[in-house]
Amino acid sequence: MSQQRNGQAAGVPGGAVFPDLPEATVARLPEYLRSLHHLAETGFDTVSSEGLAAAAGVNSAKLRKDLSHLGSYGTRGVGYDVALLIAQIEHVLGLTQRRGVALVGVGNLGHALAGYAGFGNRGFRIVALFDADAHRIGEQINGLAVRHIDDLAAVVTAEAISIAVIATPVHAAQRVTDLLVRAGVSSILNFAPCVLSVPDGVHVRKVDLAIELQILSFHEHRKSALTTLPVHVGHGRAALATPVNGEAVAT
Amino acid sequence: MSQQRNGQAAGVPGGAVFPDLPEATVARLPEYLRSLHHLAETGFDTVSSEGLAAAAGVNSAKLRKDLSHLGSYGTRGVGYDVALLIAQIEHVLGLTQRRGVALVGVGNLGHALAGYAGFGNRGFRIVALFDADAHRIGEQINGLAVRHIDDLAAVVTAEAISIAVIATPVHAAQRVTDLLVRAGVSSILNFAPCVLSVPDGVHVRKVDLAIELQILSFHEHRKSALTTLPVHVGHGRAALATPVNGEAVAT
DNA sequence: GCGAGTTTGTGCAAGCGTTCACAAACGCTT
DNA sequence: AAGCGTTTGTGAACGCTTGCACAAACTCGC
Repeated sequence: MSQQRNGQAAGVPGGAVFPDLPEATVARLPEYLRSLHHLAETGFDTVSSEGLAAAAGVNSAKLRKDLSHLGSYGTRGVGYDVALLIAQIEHVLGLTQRRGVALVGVGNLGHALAGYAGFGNRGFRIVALFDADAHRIGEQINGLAVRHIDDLAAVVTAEAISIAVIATPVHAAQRVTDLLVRAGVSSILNFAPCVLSVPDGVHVRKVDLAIELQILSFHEHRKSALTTLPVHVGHGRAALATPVNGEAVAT
Repeated sequence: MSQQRNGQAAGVPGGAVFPDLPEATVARLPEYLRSLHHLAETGFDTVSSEGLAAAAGVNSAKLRKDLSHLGSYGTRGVGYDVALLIAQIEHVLGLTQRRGVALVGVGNLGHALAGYAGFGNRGFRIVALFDADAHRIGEQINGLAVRHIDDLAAVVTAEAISIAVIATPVHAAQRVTDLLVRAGVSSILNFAPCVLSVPDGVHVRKVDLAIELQILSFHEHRKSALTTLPVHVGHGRAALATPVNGEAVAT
């Protein structure tokens, strides 16, 4: 993984630059942001760490520690100002400018992603669609024309695109990645079920439906194996461990 | 998160039951499995930890530790038997039986997921599609008819479905979740951008495209901030006044 | 202005996860 | 059978993450 340690940028002036957030925190901020937007729409002006944590599905101590990394934007005895916190998180995540995203591969999945309207509200705008299939070139999706992948470099440079989504078949993914990287893209979201190799400094995140299902499958398998085998306790102290959950109303 | 500690099942007999794998390991096994399948197709009979680790994009020590949790299935001086390891991982993940999965919400994204053919090879089979929109009922996707969500409970019970995918709009997701849980589903993959509340014992995994992009955005933002501000030396003058150089990224 | 009640921010300890480094185990060659 | 090069499995150290628990800081009511 491209795990670059960045030692400096610690004692930045009063400005609003980067406290070098822990990766785990970064991964949760978007969830907080979504919950905050929801709270704002529901009419909340302030929210306590407890409330926001519940909305985001995390522990409140964890939430407070996460937010404390951004600086002190809460008021003791009151909570957090929703609008202020939204602005702060959006700033840290770099969402103040609506970033342009390129999407490569307008097949089954790519088509759905391109048509997904929910981006606008979340800080992104798909500004270019690419495909290799000549039959698809020119097709309009959501008011955007599909372009041939040969135009990728030119368009990416012209539009200063730094983030791309790969929704191609596996066999094309690495080639497309190389194209993107050479064109200056430095963050990639990969939906193709394969490992992409990229130079240092390029971030890749991966989404693989089958992997998610397999992880769930493990837990299912484990559950059923545990209920099949009885409890297998050597000594009597079964009391502490709450039995497998009485709820199982299932038939 | 449903973080249930399960203390027992530690000292299982020599059989082939559950060594209580670390969650991080479980999350990586599917990636190993995919890489192994690829190696098998490419003609490899055995593979070293170094080789498999490279294919899966992880550290080789981590890979060995992960695999060691499954038991000793490698041969020192040689490596791992590819076919044996595939069988072993599939067994641990519970993929030996092709699990049936229900998909709820056949909109833009759901349609794409339903049409995705790559499941068969990865241990799953979509066996039921549901939607609330009357116009969609009866539509055939990949030889499977869309059914009304009112039939959900009956079908899930009849087909003994334990895993479901939610691809509905946000406003329907929690309601669908409650239906699924009541029908006996205990693992859910959620594509709706919201937090689902479920009883203990039900596993939820979430995929949110916008969140992934926002995490990438953070890194982009951070990179550009770091290259814009040089090194923040004691002498302030040059530091803040950097020319607005569009993109100084090397190619 | 003061006390009571809340809620944040954080020091600290425990738990996980990762990585290094190396002994034990294996195949192959002689 | 013995030595050599290779590779696994794992003990141990380190760093990251989580969660508790509490002092500091705030509001509100009087």
